[in-house]
Amino acid sequence: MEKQLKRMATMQRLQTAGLELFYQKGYYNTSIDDILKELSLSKGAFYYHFQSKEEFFISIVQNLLFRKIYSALIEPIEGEEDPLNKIVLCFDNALETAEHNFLDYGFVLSNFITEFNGKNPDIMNYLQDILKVWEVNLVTALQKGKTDGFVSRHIDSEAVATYLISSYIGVRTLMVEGNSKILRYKYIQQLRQYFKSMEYKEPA
Amino acid sequence: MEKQLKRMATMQRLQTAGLELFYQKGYYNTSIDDILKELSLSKGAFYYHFQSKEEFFISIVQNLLFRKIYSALIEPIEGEEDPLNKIVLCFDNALETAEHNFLDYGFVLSNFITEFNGKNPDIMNYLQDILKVWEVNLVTALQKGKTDGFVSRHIDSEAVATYLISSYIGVRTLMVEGNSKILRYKYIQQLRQYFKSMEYKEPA
DNA sequence: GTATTGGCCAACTAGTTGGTTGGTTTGGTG
DNA sequence: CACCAAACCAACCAACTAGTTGGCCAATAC
Repeated sequence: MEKQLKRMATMQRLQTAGLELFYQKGYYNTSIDDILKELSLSKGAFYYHFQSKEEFFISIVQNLLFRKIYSALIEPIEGEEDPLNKIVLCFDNALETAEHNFLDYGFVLSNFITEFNGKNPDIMNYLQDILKVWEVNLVTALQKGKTDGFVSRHIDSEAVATYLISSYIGVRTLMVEGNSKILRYKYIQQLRQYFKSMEYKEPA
Repeated sequence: MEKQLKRMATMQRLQTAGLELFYQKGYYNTSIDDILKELSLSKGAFYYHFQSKEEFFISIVQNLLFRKIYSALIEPIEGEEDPLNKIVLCFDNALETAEHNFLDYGFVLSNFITEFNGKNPDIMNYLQDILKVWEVNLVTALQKGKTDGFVSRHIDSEAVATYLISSYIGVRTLMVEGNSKILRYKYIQQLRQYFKSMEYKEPA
């Protein structure tokens, strides 16, 4: 019993430290030794729990990253009425997290997509699956908004979802500079402006 | 005389091949040997012309990348009337380039920003300078559009510029998947939608 | 109490990296 | 022709990389 617990604990410590370093320094630029140094563990420990660096990373993506993105960017919108306002709030929250230099997992995802693009198709698939779930959820929320009378019926939900994810990923890329507070303000302001044209208007 | 030419030629060959590989595989994941192999040159040749890998990269950013971005994304908008339409056309052109798998330098820039963020502040400055020039140019174009009667006076030009760059960088990040044609279509469609609200309207 | 085994360590291998160095070729000059 | 320096090459170095191996210790099983 105690062994089981220890196993889980070590694996999770490795994954947590791994995600942090992979995000900060990039996957290829982070050595397994870097992660092990952080936790005062040895190579043997690592290769006892994981088959390879790649398999280790994939386990992080599926266990840690996916869950975090789901709870931060997908779940808060799911099933809610008035999706447009909800999306603005949700994005604003996520950007505030980023502003305080905590891990914003939406950005972590786009970072990894950039890094692995054209280099590791296997890992790319896992990353893109998360994007897909995010996109599908946005589309569903927008469509539900139409039937609930919050969103104008003439909009192309898929195109809007794509545009939303694009702008979010983009602004997070820009926020690395430091003046992230003003960037967030500008972004949310323009997001509202963009949404104005697609709010449902009471027919005359 | 001929030596001068040869020097320039070799340096430029190195820079061109370097940019290509750094973009494809990332800076840290591309060795100098990779570049030299491509050109059948030796390490001695490289270190004769450049002091270090880093100085080499900075020379690429300033000589190649900046010029390319300027001519593709900045110059076409500069001084033109009707900036909103011009921006849509310009972005569409750049995305079409990307769609055919040629180098889209706007994306190359955001790739590098992602890679060097938090790792090399020196290089980050050079990259962010290019972003600044892009942003300032967009703001200027939008302001000119106001005085020329093409753009509504109530918009926040800086916020719009930020939002434009964000969405462009973001959609390019998403376009790595492969279905870039439909992404580009969706993106341009939503860009037009976004711009609709800020076109100048003849006062009643 | 003893055998087993899960969890881990220290030391290793084979390969790669950025950068150096001593020497060779080549074009230009007096 | 002799000479020089620019342009380049080949071999090397120290540091680092992912992954392997043999062994050790503590918790569990019998």
